[in-house]
Amino acid sequence: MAKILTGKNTSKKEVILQKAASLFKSKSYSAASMRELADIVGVEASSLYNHIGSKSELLQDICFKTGYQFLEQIEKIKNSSNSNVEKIETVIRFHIKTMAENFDEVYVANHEWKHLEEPYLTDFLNIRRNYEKSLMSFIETGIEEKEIRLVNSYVAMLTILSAVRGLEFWQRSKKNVPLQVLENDMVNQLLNGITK
Amino acid sequence: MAKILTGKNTSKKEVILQKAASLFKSKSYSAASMRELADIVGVEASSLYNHIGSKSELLQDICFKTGYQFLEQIEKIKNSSNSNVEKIETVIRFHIKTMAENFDEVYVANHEWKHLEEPYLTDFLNIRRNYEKSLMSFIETGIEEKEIRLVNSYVAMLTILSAVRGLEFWQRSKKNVPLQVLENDMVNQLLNGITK
DNA sequence: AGAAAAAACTAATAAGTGTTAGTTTTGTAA
DNA sequence: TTACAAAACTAACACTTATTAGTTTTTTCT
Repeated sequence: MAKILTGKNTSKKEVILQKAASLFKSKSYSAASMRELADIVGVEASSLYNHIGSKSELLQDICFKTGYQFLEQIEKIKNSSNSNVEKIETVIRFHIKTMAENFDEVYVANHEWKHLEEPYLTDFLNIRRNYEKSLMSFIETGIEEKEIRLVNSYVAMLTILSAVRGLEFWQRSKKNVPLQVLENDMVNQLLNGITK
Repeated sequence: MAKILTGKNTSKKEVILQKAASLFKSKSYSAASMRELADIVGVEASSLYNHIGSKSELLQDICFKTGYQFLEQIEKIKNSSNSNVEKIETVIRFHIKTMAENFDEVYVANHEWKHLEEPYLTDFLNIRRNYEKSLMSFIETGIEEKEIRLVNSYVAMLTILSAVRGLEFWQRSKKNVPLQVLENDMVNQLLNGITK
């Protein structure tokens, strides 16, 4: 018994999950093979199965870990006493921070979820729909309370979430644009626009 | 000789391309098989090769057709005599319109380009970088000419392009949110924000 | 050291991959 | 009708896929 630890404090399964996320990100889930993953982990493909159930289980783990992470956070924000605009701002900042810290996993959850099998696919989409609803309710309450102009809350939610998702393209130019500038500018543009 | 026409005015190659775009969109390039595509076209897999060169050529055709379409449009906008803010607005509206009209192809170009082989991958990324540069220059000139607040032009460009790309999620709720509302609201939010 | 469990290995399976060769059918033009 | 080309077909090739079975090595605990 006794989980073998690779590295500091991470089980071998966690190592595999992390490398899988990185591989799925760069090659996409379907184009990534278990042999390739095994190579990266430094083991034969069949040995992976001592630690994981299947390839699709890897995808499930990545997607749901990320999904619940976001869902949990938005519940916290919901119960805070901030104004609605502040709640939206917090959502945007959390997205950017989480994306910067867990890039591979967030990327995979955003892009490869469609390869989930049922019932996981449905479950995942429900999580996402839930999350979207929460953000929309911030916008709608904000309109009611005169913090926000009268806009279509669905479009505003879509615009915000799409914009933050776009951070995946930022990766490359980390040096040129510091995270703080990106975060502040994006929040500002989404809430206040860019015109004078 | 004599191109056999399927449908009205479309060659068989065009039919294949269109169905390939739809298939690549829903299953992703790697997970889509030529036998599957053949089924949809109504033919045996090997027969496809009377009309196309290879699977990867299909992806190339889709990506570059879309890429040049956007590049061409932004060149036109560049040469117009509109203000910079108007130019940006035109870009956003063109994105939304093109996305609504050619959804499959735009989606594939946005998501599956990474499966392009060299030298096409490099070429495609150059097209995209070019496009991004043009949009950035609208923003920068807009700042110089006091139309636009002092923002980081890279972040603003990223925010705009990411937001419009997010239209892929809109598809489903076409009925609830008409295209005009979406277009106007998105332009408005990206340029003027949503706060009061 | 000896026992037990964990995790690695080799080898194989059955199914699926893009693509080609060779052949037959279909459609067009003389 | 005869000729020719376009486009369909069947069959096969050479690989790659995820995964399992069975075995051996490594690690851990007593």
